[in-house]
Amino acid sequence: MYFCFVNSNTEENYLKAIFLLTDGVSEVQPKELSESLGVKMPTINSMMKRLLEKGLVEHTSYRPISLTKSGKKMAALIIRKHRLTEMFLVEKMEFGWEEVHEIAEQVEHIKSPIFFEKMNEMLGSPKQDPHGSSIPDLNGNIDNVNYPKLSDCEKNAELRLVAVNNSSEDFLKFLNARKISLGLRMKVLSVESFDGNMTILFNEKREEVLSKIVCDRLLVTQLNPSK
Amino acid sequence: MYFCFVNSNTEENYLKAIFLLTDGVSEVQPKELSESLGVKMPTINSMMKRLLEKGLVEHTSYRPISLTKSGKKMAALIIRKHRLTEMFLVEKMEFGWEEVHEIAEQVEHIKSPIFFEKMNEMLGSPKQDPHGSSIPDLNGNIDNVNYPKLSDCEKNAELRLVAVNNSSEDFLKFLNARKISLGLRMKVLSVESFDGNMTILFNEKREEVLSKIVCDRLLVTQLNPSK
DNA sequence: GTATAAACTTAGATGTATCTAACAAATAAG
DNA sequence: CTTATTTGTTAGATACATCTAAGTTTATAC
Ligand SMILES: [Mn+2]
Ligand SMILES: [Mn+2]
Ligand SMILES: [Mn+2]
Ligand SMILES: [Mn+2]
Repeated sequence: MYFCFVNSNTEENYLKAIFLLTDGVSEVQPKELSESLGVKMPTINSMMKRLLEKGLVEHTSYRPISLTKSGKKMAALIIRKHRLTEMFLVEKMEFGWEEVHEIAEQVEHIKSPIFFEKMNEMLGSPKQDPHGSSIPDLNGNIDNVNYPKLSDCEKNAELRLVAVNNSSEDFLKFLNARKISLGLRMKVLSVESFDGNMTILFNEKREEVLSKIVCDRLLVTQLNPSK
Repeated sequence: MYFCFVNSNTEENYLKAIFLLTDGVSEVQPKELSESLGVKMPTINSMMKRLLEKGLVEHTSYRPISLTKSGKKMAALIIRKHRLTEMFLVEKMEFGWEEVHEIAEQVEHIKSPIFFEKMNEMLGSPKQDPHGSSIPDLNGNIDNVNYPKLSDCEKNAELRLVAVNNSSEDFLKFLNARKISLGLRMKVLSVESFDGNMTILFNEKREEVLSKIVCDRLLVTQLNPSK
C-alpha cells in the first residue's frame, strides 16, 4: 500500500523549501534555494543530483529547479504536517503563534501518519495554520489562495488581516507588541509614497504607522465594499 | 546558562541505551550494547571513541562501558522526554499504550525544552509513564524502584501489576487482548516448576495461565499481607 | 596449560551532508 | 562585441554513522 521509500529529514527540508519558493508550480534558481536553506551552492548541486535520481525534482545544468509531480505531493504532505503541528501547538498546548515554527520544523519529520492524523482529528480538520497559511489535504492538494499584501493596497481600502508572510519569532513578537493578530480589521488612512510607510486604522479605533517592511509581510482581504 | 553543545539523535540513542542497560549505575559489555542498538561491534567502538572525547562515557580497551556523571544526566533527560511524550500521547491524544513507544523514540530528540515542560505541566508532573517506568526529574534524577518480576513470585502471593519490562507493540497487544493493564490485582494460584508457567487469578475473578516469557516482563508489588 | 571460541579492536570502505577552491557558463556593463 | 560580474558546476576534502574483513585479547573447554 504505502510504497515506503523514505527520505531523510534533510531531503524533506529541500523539497519543502523548493515547494514554498515555487508556490508548487513555478521554478526556483539554485542561488535562491541555497540562500533560503543557508547552504552553499555546491551543496544544492549534490542534493539536486540525488533528488533527480529519486524522481522528485527536474533540473538540467544552468537551468532553474522545479518539483516533479511526486516531489510536489511529498513536499505538500510535509507542509501539511508542519502546519498541523503549528495549529496543534497553538490550539491544544497554548503556545503563542511566535513560538511554534521552530518546533514544527522538527516535528514535521516524525514518521507516523497516525500521529498527525490524530492532531488533525483533535483540531477538527483545520484549513489554516496559526499564521493563516492553508493546510494541504492528505492527497497533497492545497488551496492556492493568493492574498494581496497590505503594501499593495490603496488609500481608504477597508481590509481584514488574514495571514502573515513570515513566521519568524521576531516579526510575530513585533505584531504581538502592537496587538496585531489575524482577523483584525484595518483601514488604510494614508500611504507615504517616499518610503511606503502606511498609516492604518485598526478596528476603527487605534491608529498606527507601519513600515513598508512590515506591510510587505501582512496579507489581507478586501472587506465587502457594499454599505 | 544552558551550555549548549548538542548531541546528534544517534548519540542520544546510544546514551539512552547505555543508561537503560546499566540502570544508570553499573557497566555494560560492548556486545550487549551492540545487540540492543542493532549495530555491529565496530560501530560501538567508533561511537565510544566520540562519546569518550565528549566526556560522556568511560571505556578502556577490552573493558565494559559506563556513563560519566554528565553522560548519566544527559541520558536521564532524554529518557524524561521519551516518557513524558508517551504519557502525553496516551493521556492527551488518546493513543493506546502499545502505540506510543515508537513515536516517542522520535519525539524524544526534539530540541525544545519548553515543548516537553509544557507536556509535563499539562500532565501535572506525572511520576510514571504509561508502562509504569519512572520519569526522571529536570535534574536527571530518577527513582530507582526495582519492582520484582511476576516470575520471581511464589505460590499464593497477592500482587498488583505496576509496570511492564518491555514496551514492544506485540507484547502490549498480547496484554490488551487479555485485559491485563497496570493496577490489576493478581494472585499466584500455581507455578509449574518444569517450564515456569504460572496460573494467575486476576481481580479475584478471572483465571489465566501465563508463560514464563510473559511473567518475566510483568513487574509487581506485594499487596499488604495484613487482612 | 594449550587449544578453541567468543568478544573486542583496527583498518579500510561506503553513503550522506556539508564545505572550499577552482573552473565554466550566462548575464550585465560598457 | 568584448569584458566583468554573477551564477552555476566539478573536484576533492571533512565529519558522521555505518559496514566487512582481518587481526588481538580474553574467556572457556578440554
Ligand atoms: Mn511554520
Ligand atoms: Mn524541518
Ligand atoms: Mn518507551
Ligand atoms: Mn530515539
